[in-house]
Amino acid sequence: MKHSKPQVRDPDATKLRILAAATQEFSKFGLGGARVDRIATRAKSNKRMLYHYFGNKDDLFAITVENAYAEFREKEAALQLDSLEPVAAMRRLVGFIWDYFIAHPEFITLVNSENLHKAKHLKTSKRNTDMSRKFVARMQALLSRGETCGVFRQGLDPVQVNISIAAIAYYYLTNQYTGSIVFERDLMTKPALAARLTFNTDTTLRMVCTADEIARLEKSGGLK
Amino acid sequence: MKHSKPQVRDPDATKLRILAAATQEFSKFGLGGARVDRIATRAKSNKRMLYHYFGNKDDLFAITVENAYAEFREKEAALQLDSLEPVAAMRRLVGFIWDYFIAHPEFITLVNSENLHKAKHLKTSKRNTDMSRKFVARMQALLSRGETCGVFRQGLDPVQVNISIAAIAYYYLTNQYTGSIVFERDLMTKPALAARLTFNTDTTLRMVCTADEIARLEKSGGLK
DNA sequence: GTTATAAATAACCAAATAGTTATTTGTTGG
DNA sequence: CCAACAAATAACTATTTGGTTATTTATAAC
Repeated sequence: MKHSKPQVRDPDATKLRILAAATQEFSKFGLGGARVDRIATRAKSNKRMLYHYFGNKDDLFAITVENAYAEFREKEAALQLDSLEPVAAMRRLVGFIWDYFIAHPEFITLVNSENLHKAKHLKTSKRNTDMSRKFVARMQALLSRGETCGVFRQGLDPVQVNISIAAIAYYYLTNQYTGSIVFERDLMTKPALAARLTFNTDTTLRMVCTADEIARLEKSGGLK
Repeated sequence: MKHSKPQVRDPDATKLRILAAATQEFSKFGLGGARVDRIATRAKSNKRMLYHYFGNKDDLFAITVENAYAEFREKEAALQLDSLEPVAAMRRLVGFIWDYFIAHPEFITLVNSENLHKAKHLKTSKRNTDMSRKFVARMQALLSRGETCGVFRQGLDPVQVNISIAAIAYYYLTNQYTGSIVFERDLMTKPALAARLTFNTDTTLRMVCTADEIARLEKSGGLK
């Protein structure tokens, strides 16, 4: 007698389901807390397939992290910031990062886990190197444009700026639980999130703009 | 025949050794990756004592996190910021946070772990509530003082400011490994750390100061 | 159709893990 | 001095865990 559900064979789909399940599991429990059995079950597959396609737990984690970075960089590149004037581009970038982190909380926890392990999984990723260079070049170009037309300050380090923009979004969200306790305020209500985005956009502009540009923005209501 | 090393009995010292070992283990591997056996061994004690004094792994983690917060808040309170004029106090606060995070990397990773677990261990800590309220009040007082004497902008939200100051230090350090790969630059050399502190102090002052105060600071070399 | 290939499943295993039990040995109050 | 207590240790256990072996079964090329 045949089983009611004959097994369908689709290696690509299986691989994707395992990767998706791994992303959820690793982001929820970290590398150490994640369980290979749970990943296999959640993927509606089994351990043998997981090991067949991905090698072992560490390799699967490496691919998961690399994949998470790739999706983030890809969407950021699609913003077409070079078609906007510098201040508008900066606003858009800050808004994008904020929205992305909220829509993809797993990205943040995966990055945290990878750093707990001293980025040993990302170290060997050629794919990541390529993406990163383009990403840094984009910020470089944006700052240069702003400097040339006099709205951004001179001599800004794109690395410091990049890190700071990510930081004020990332920290708020990754530490939302301890934060909500320490400040005795729910940091994740809709109005709280909206207020934070406004604050972050303003902080970023105050960080990169010239005094003249800040004065102009304050006057026109472009800064709260 | 007696053993060469007769056991000495010192419950308080044993407790402290276990707590110190737990701090190291949890901060290095996270709650899920930490091993109770390693903690006991590193503490030069044994599992039975660990369970006797701390209950179980989760309870030990809770006490470890609470303790880490307590040490941080205690040192911050000792800064006596109210004896400095607002801008100097803000500089000192930014510098303190930076130095503390560098000297105590375990604090950052413990907070990350606690947030991965949605702060369930800190939730019930009365001790933490008390500390947090005083901590928020201190920032409140500092911002009020600066606002009164015209150097800080009006209507700043102490919670947003607090989070942002911590963020630009915390993110740089917690993501130092992925950061050093993405930016192809060692973010942890002495000059890199010094440059980041300068950048963070400046960013903080640009965030909280009035336009007039920023102009004054730029003129006098108080901002780079 | 037949056959080689690889996708899928389940049962298995040795090592590791959180938590306990049984026992020994200092310490202290009367 | 000694009894009661508590600190310390080691050996143990039930369960979980990452990883494997053995087997079945769908698929595609010929």
